[in-house]
Amino acid sequence: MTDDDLLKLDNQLCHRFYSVSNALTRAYRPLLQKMDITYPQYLVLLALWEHKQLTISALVDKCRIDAGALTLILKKLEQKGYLAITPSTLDKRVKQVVLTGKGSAARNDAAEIPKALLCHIKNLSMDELQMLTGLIDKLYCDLTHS
Amino acid sequence: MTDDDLLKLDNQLCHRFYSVSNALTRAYRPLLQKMDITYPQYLVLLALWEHKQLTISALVDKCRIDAGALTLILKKLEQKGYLAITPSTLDKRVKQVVLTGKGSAARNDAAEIPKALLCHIKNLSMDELQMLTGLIDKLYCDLTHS
DNA sequence: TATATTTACTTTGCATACAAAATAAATGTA
DNA sequence: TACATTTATTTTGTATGCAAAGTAAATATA
Repeated sequence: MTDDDLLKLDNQLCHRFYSVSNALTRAYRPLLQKMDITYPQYLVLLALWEHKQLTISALVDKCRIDAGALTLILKKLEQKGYLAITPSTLDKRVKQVVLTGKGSAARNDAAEIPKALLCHIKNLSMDELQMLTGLIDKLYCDLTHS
Repeated sequence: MTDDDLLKLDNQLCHRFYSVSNALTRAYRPLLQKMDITYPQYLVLLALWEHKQLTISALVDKCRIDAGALTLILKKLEQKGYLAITPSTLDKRVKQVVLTGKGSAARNDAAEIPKALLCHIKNLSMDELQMLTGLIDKLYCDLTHS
């Protein structure tokens, strides 16, 4: 590719991720409306449905959400009654995040969400989706380990 | 996949895009610092380096930036001296966006940016990058045409 | 044990992303 | 031509994403 081509908008890998990431978040919005949560808030619930109890720094690692942003996101989810945040007794710096009854129960409603989203994706075969997944993971490694 | 698997964080395609999109934006930040611009501001400049003059709605289409956000982004770029915004004479609703001398000249500095970013990506061959590009484009079509 | 350093988390300030409402100009229609 | 509708852009309010500074508690070191 020439210098000229390298600067074309259509050749920017990042622009593709930017567009699709935003489009995906928009696609999730109506699905999450019933639960009255946003997409990052959904990520937190996904992590907690898998692990029951996590510290804030564990949530940062798993959800890849900025720690500063996460503070607010957790406050929202607490206000909405999905989870509780309690200081650890052993180490008072650490806070434990646990689901409430409402938070655990929401998992049943959420079961439909991934299926509904897959309905949007008709152009890609399962093989292609897997390939896509693998390639993105490789890229993520490159971006974070250098 | 079982219902259980579908709700695992690691199986969320959207989380992958979320993570990589944010990681890419972070990777661009130091490269854009010399020009004192953000990643969305860079997208606008890329579009203008290709087309010299665009209306705001054309920029919305090409950059896939929300119109409301774009208003602010353009104001920043205007304040920094990269472009000028002028109402059309034919249709007073429409505004034309054009590069200033500084804006056009910045293209030379920018030529290094795509190369620097490609240096981060060592795990992916050119073939894999092309495959990734194609798959993402398919996905984007699915998400926007339904 | 007093001090320095590290760790976990929060706060702050700035820049989007986005839906929805608002504004103004152009266009369509009766 | 008066009125309704459409179009282009801006404004508003809420929710992040992120770097950097701040806070408090635990740990390391002299």
